[in-house]
Amino acid sequence: MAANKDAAHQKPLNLVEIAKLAGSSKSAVSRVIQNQSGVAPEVRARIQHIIRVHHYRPSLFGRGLKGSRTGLIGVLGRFMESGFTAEVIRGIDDEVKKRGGHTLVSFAPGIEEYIAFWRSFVSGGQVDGVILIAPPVDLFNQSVGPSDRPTILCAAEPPKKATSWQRAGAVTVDNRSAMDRLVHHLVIKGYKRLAHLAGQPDIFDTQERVRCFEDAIRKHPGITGHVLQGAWTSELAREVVHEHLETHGTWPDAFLAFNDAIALGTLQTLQAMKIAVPDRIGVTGWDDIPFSDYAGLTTIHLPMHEMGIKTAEILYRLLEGKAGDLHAARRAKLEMPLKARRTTAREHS
Amino acid sequence: MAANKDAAHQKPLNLVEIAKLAGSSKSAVSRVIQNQSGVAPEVRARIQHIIRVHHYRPSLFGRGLKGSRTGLIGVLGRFMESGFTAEVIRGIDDEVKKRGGHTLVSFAPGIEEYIAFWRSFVSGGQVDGVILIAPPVDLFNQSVGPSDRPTILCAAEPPKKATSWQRAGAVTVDNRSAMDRLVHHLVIKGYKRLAHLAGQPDIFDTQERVRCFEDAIRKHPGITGHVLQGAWTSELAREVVHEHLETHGTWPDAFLAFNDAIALGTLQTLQAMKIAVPDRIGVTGWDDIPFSDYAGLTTIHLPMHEMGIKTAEILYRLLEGKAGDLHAARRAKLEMPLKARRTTAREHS
DNA sequence: CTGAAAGCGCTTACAG
DNA sequence: CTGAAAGCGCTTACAG
Repeated sequence: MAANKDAAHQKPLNLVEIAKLAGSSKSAVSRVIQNQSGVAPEVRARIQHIIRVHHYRPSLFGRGLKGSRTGLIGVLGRFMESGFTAEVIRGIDDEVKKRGGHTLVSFAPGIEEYIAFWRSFVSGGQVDGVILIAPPVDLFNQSVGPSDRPTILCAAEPPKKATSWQRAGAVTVDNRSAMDRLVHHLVIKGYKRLAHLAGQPDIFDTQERVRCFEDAIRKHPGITGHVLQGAWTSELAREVVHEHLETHGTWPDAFLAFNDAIALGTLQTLQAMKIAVPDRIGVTGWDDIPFSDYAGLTTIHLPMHEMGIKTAEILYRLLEGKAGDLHAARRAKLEMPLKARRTTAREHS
Repeated sequence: MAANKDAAHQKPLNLVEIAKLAGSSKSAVSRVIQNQSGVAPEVRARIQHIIRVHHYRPSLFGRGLKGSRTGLIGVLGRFMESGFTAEVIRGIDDEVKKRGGHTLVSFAPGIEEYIAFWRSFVSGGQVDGVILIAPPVDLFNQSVGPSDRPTILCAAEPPKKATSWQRAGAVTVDNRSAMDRLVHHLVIKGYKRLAHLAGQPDIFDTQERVRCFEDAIRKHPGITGHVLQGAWTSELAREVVHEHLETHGTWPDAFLAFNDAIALGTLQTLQAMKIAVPDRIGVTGWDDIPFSDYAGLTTIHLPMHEMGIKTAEILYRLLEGKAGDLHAARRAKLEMPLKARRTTAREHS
């Protein structure tokens, strides 16, 4: 009685104490925690009971020090601006929590810094695995070592030539089919001169969507396509679009933006220039952020939260050795539906 | 030569190896790392050089195990939806990185879960300190133990009666002056019957803004104020506002929303009901998310990124024992400017 | 100023 | 199935 101090503020128990309480040894407790065989059923039950009663959780540090699993998942992002990274992280954390782990996040906007962080994550022995959100493509010039912790890419796929990266996991979206859907929609609506506002240049999705855009244009005779670089943010888009319209005689009749933020910047410029949307010029985004619904922006729905979950799932699959050599087990590609709204809702012309 | 394998994939060095290379002892290296006195200048320089050359970084786990500083900062959020949490986290991480630490983030939407996570953070010995972003106010019914790791509140302030919480750090925003500014602006614009759409009920800012709103109304004779509950998300706002206007004979002539998302939902409803903004009804938000500029929404600018930085700064101040007993050293309150835009831009009526 | 030694809480061969 | 023992990489009294 007297010895039982305020329960909330006691120092947490450790392995030895649990073992003592269960009348067993450290080794047995350790085996039970890790769900390993080699413990008599009654002993196991007794230990599990004690663990539950005392809310015992093995120390991160004792574990980490032995070089085995630490329960820490490293997540590396570049920006928080678009909401993409934020939602993906929430998805990852949902899955990591389920497995009793912790999410270590960091942000590194610059390429050098990004790669340095990845290196230290992957070879530092602090995390079980690392998830890279929309990494700079230059990353693939680095090589992955055989003893490196597993890396999963979210929204990127390593190029074929990057051989050391082939064993990495990757969750991507089906840019090709979404782009086809989007271009087809615009064509149906009677738009004929499409301009694609490309995203940040060193991002996988940017590069892939440019390729898919050009391929899609080729499939539609009579439709022209044009890629505009340099408009990767809302602000830049305002400038680039303004300048383009000011200096070009022939206007595009639809702007197909890399993401919703860019599309919204474009809409602002068109509004300021009193150019009718969707009649004179149509506008599409990509992502389907909450405000796109409000703005009536036609866009492609990107399942960010689901991407996060999927990415973490694949990481755990690799950690548990369940992926084997199957390439398919380490890759996932998600579909993205089209959301047709006001900014392309013109009558066929 | 032959022994020098591919540098990128080597196992990282440890303390002993650094000591050997520097021709010194573990103890000396440890002291240098921690910037402690008791090392001869030349020895210190030699060690620092070796550390730099080999990019040595002390292991998180070795450190953590000794029960001293781990370099890990725990961050607990509830949702990512509004962009608030995301931006705050980025600010925190910026500051944590500066100090060579790592940010451990987790999300717990439910109250029980939130408190359980906080408890395990604060007494588990895994993190040096914890930052709680917009915690549920029920948290203050819990008591903070003297041996608990320091907790810093971001966007919350403990009530006076919660004595054990008085030593906690807190970064808040000046809701009172911002609310005064906002109400004054509306009054100047000729709005007379204000309705405040309150936020999620168990949040400090929600409760404080309701109080400030009511106080502000009292200062303006002839102006009436009314608090509408239940509209904490964009979707809910659409329903609540619609229902309110349908069932009430006397309409408010301005909706003052808890945040921009709520304000945008309100704008959608007004638009759908063909009610003229800002002439018939004015609308204001709070946060100044990027989209509000586009939407022409009058709002209060909340410095989210700065809040994150400030919160981490205070945490480090406590960790370094620099706060002493000064209450002021553990508290910060940030100002929020008014952004007057189209949704209240009516001529004086 | 210096360094040998103990110990933090685990995991993992190893011997019984 | 069981448990004693070594060791992971640090920090911190402690003695010199």
